[in-house]
Amino acid sequence: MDTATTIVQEGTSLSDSHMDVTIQTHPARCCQAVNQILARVGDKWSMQVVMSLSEGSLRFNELRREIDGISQRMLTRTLRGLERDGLVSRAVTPSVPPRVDYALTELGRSLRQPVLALGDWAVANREAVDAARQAFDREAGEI
Amino acid sequence: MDTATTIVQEGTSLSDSHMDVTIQTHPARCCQAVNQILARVGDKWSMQVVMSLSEGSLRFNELRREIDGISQRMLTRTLRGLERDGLVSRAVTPSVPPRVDYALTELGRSLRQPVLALGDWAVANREAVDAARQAFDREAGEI
DNA sequence: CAGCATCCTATCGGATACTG
DNA sequence: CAGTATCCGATAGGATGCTG
Repeated sequence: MDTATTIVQEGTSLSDSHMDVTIQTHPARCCQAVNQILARVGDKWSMQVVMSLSEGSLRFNELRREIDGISQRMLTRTLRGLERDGLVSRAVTPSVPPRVDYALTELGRSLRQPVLALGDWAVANREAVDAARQAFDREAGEI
Repeated sequence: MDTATTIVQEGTSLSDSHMDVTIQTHPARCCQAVNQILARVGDKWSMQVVMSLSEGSLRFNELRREIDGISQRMLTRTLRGLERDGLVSRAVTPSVPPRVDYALTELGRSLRQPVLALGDWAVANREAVDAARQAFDREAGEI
């Protein structure tokens, strides 16, 4: 996910120009599209940025303050990644000092629903997961 | 996510003993529970394992063949992680050669729905994302 | 204010070799 | 068969310093 990753090409194959079939209906044969999105969703800051932008656009340092713990470097990189994927828009107002507003695109807004569903699952099952972890670690420690 | 990560404590703050409020209803103030699950979902192999186990239990090498591209090391580590989180169960049959069956737990099965929702989003919007990436890279290249 | 650039560490993940 | 152990390159991500 670093410098634009540019995997781009790889599984060239099946690009015989008229591929409207979209085989990927079934998630097995995991089209790397799914993995890419899962990777973006799973990275440490992206979804926190998306959720922070839920209620409106924010400037760079507003986001920085909102997100707590994020370094300026990672905020920049995360925003670039989200912008590259078309999830976030970046509006520069050339003034002194400069003003840059970040906002969700329509695509970015549409991503919130499934991510929130996952968040709800996490909240609903956090205790079960914690309990499982403690049990696992306890057994591993005893044996 | 390596050796049991044990972040456990960290954002102690706001633990004023009588916190039955579960502020976490709202995903902002992202309880690290959500981040942990997002991290697990976002790692390279976990969800592929979960989806492979959707239709029934599988043995170690069956999973290995099913998943294509996963190294034996990463399959082991991924399975341990999933087992630790209570998403996958591990049943050893002490025979020669040994037989180990992996299956989803109820918790693991319940995770599939939100993950599939995300997968559907990825499939539905893959072209929009790809287009955004190409546009972004093109502009970056020109300037 | 909104960033690049640089350095540095920890972790991720692949390849390979060995074992009960 | 189902691992464990080791080595290694590639990223992720934090800290710090500089700039228009």
